[in-house]
Amino acid sequence: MTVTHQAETLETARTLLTRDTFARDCPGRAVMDQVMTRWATLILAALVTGPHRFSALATRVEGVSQKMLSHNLKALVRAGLVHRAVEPTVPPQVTYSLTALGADLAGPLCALIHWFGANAPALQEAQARHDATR
Amino acid sequence: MTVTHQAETLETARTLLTRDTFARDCPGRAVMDQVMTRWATLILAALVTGPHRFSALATRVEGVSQKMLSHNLKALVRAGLVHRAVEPTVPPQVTYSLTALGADLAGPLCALIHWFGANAPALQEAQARHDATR
DNA sequence: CGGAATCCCCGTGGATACTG
DNA sequence: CAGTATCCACGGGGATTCCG
Repeated sequence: MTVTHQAETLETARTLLTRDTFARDCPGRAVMDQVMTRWATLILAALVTGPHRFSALATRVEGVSQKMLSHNLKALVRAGLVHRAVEPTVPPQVTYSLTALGADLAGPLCALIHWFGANAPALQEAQARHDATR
Repeated sequence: MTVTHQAETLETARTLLTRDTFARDCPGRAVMDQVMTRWATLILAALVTGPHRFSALATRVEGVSQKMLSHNLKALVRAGLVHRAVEPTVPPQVTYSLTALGADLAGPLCALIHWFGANAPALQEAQARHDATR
């Protein structure tokens, strides 16, 4: 990512931010609260590599309970970010995949997760330093 | 953002994602859970436009309580993303601003918020359509 | 002004067990 | 296999009050 481009993105975001994103009734806020939960982000990220079945997601996203997994998947399907395909066989076989909208969101989202992965050491060190200072 | 570039970002994220971001003990996970709360994201975004005082943030980020504001600010300061400057005057004057690390995070974060702002209509429509179908 | 402290409610989220 | 249902604990989050 070039510096120029990042500046552009930031500028665009800024003009948008100063507009209405902070308003209590901003339409984006409601959707963000539903989709930007800690599990939903990881689930979306997991689906970037391709369609997954329920149990595959359960083992891939470590630490998530079946309840939260199904709950978040329902929310994501409702938001139009994830597609649910049911194969009418026995035993039943359900496959989840990203919709076009979901794939579009995956870009910025993965960039963010990537940032946390890359800067985790710096964050931990800063946190440890702060705790020691206090 | 060019398509090529987005593909690159996605590829980088993918290789990283398949590595360890999904592990339960991934160091990034803990920090993400602290920083990626619904208020912390808005607070960080609000600070992109420059330093803000406590009350300024309280009015800017609509709907946040003083408790959650101070709580999230403490967490952000601890994570090394926000700097807290105290002016020893009466009445006291505290100013919050982004650190270098925080400003770096603001890039991907604003991109994400920007996405939600831009695609809010599509999300709402998809949601309404899904609710009508069921 | 900028919080810290207290009380309290309710939603999130986990563990477990059950169903189609 | 892919969920749903039930119970339960914890912490998020609001309102209020008090402090430096």
